[in-house]
Amino acid sequence: MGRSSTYYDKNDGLKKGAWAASEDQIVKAYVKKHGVGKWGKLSRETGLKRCGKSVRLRWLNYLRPDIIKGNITEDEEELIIRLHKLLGNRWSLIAGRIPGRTDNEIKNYWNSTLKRKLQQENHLEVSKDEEIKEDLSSSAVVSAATDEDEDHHRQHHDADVGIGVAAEATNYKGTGDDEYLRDDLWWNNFIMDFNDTQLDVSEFQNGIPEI
DNA sequence: AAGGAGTACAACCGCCGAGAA
DNA sequence: ATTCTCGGCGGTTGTACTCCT
Repeated sequence: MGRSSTYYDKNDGLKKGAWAASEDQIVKAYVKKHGVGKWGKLSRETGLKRCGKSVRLRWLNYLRPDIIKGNITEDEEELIIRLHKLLGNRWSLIAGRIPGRTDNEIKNYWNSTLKRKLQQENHLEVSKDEEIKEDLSSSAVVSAATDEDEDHHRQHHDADVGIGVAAEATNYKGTGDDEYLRDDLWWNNFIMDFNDTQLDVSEFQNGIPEI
């Protein structure tokens, strides 16, 4: 999968494309000895023809020992959806709350699977609404929409509000988002912001795995 | 069986902020 | 104070694989 052909960049002579098993071994061995970080140094000292950024990405998304390889479970999927509602496209933050999953993996899963899935669900719900409206307008009996319908529409509106609040939250510019997110105060503020939304954030907060 | 369309995912790119020189 | 380097992040691309006709 992914990029398979390996090639060398004309400008900097660095290798690009798919990683070879031997390259993975070099990175693993270096990290084992020196720890993570200093990716540029790793490249220079090992003679690996990869830029530091590329090495870092390879480690974080593939070589890290704590990575869970395999399909996203239903529980994880639900958590991703909820976290995305709260945090928006802050994949690293979302990944930080789903042990063993990487930001890249979650981002890919969202873009390739969940996005479409949610769009289809929304489309189905919109179609349902339209059917109901047509029934009502074509019917001789004048009646108000059911409570369920009202709740349904309200939920859609509240979901939009929720996304807005999340977007505001994502604008936070502090000294290290992760630290701030670990802070109970942050969550308390967040919960207050969310009091008017359909999300039960207190339940959500309890369900957040430890980082 | 063939090939076109859709899907999954590894990897690259550009931008930004922090810290060092 | 300014410039440079590096790490981190989100968006995007490219390609192997799978499904469908």
